[in-house]
Amino acid sequence: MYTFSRVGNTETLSSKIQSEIEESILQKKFVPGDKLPTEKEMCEMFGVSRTALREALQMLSIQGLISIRKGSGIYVSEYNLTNVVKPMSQYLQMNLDDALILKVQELRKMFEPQIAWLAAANRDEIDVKKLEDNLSDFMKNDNQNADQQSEFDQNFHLTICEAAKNPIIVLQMAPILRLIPSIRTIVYKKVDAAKSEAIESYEQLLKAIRDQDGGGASEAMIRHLHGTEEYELICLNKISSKT
Amino acid sequence: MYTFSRVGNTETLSSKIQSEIEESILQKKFVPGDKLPTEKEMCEMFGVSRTALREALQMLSIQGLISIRKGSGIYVSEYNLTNVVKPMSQYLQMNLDDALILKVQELRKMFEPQIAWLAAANRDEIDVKKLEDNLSDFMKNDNQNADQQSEFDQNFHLTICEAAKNPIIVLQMAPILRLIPSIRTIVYKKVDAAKSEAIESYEQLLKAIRDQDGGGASEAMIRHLHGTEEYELICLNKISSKT
DNA sequence: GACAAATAATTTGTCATACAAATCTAAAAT
DNA sequence: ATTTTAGATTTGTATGACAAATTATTTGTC
Repeated sequence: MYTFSRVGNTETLSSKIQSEIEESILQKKFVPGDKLPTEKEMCEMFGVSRTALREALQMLSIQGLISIRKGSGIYVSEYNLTNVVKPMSQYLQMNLDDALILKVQELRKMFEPQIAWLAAANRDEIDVKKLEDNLSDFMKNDNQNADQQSEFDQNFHLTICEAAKNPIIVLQMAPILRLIPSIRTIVYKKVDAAKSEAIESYEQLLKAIRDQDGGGASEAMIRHLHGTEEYELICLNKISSKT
Repeated sequence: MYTFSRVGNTETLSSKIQSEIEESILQKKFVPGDKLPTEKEMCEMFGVSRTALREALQMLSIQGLISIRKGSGIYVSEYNLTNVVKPMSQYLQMNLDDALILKVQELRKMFEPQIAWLAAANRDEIDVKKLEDNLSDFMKNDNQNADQQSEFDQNFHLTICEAAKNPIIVLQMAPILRLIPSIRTIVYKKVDAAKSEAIESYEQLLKAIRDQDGGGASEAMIRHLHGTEEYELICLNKISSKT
């Protein structure tokens, strides 16, 4: 027997309001900086109570589409990149296990050499300066402090992404690179880090990017990532059959 | 003169509650499927009104962390991948202009050949079947219908990403590939699509993936992306000086 | 005792009202 | 013209009420 599908009544009022305002913003009926009508006005427009409207507004606010200023009003936000990166970042962090670590490594081996190449081509003086500073900080740093090491690691790679001058690459790689501290905690916990080797490959990488030597940068990145991978494999006991 | 920085009072009650619950979920104090305490209980626990609490809950709900069922209760959600992809997708869509289109193309040229390679190595029978179906649908299809063409385009590339068997790649590329229809609308509006050429390179790509020929797949992808790029460049008038 | 139906209790969704706190506006004072 | 001050506006939170959906309990029947 044919049954009619239920008419959308599970959707709450507030979520309907949320969708409507979201669409208005996406269709650029309001642009960043614009002030939306006051809560009272919008309540009248939508014909709902303040409760329902406010719940919708809070949703939009955590989405990063609007910012609500007490006593002032409701404004369309400049879309903050945090809101783009955070959900992906959160997802990866929540699902991080041995299998995902290997997938991260696979992805980095595929993409980062190309990114390094592009960085070598497009880097400006500021990028080079940042990389140099990062590296010298790292070398001065105490060997023992694993947290600082992985933070440096993360920053160095992120700076290379920025140097490539393709904003999408930064957005894509930021959530991946943010995993580095967690991965190191899981992986290198017992191994006392191959810092000297790391420094060597970082120096080669920096040199190639400074010299705008794309091939060199790519190769240095490949070497570096292969170096770190060895440790990961050992620690994750994935080559037990191979030794 | 030294001034003290303002103590965090701009943060609203509801957003503080949101953070706290979010953290609980991220730290796996509650796992997907778990039922949270009722609103009334949580109000007492946090010592706040239902108003404030509900606003926090709505935020968590649009984040995809919880789902609220009327009459039943509040449950921790299985983290839906839509919530990961959507913000990035939205961001790119909102900021899509000529410059970003070129960045998208740059990124695809860098990454997709490698993805195709990996797909050739890891594809299973289902992937091959999907690609074949996609392609045959495309060939049967009416030349005029640009929307269907770009939808096919998007699906074909997404299926290749899936065939690579690295879930992060899908998450990264989905927002990019979703732009294809918009890009085509902008770019190919007047050009009546190089469908025959496209079909040719798609067939090569499919063959290489079917044969698990990584190098072939990579090369076919490079040819394909270079093919489409020519049109883009012409349409975006970026090679005026070069001709 | 087992099962079905009816009833009651619980829980979320929405509304209305009230007041506090921050901000903005405009009048008043200098 | 500038600053100060007082008032109006706007968002933040609390409370109480009732509707609507679900769940739990009781009741009735066999």
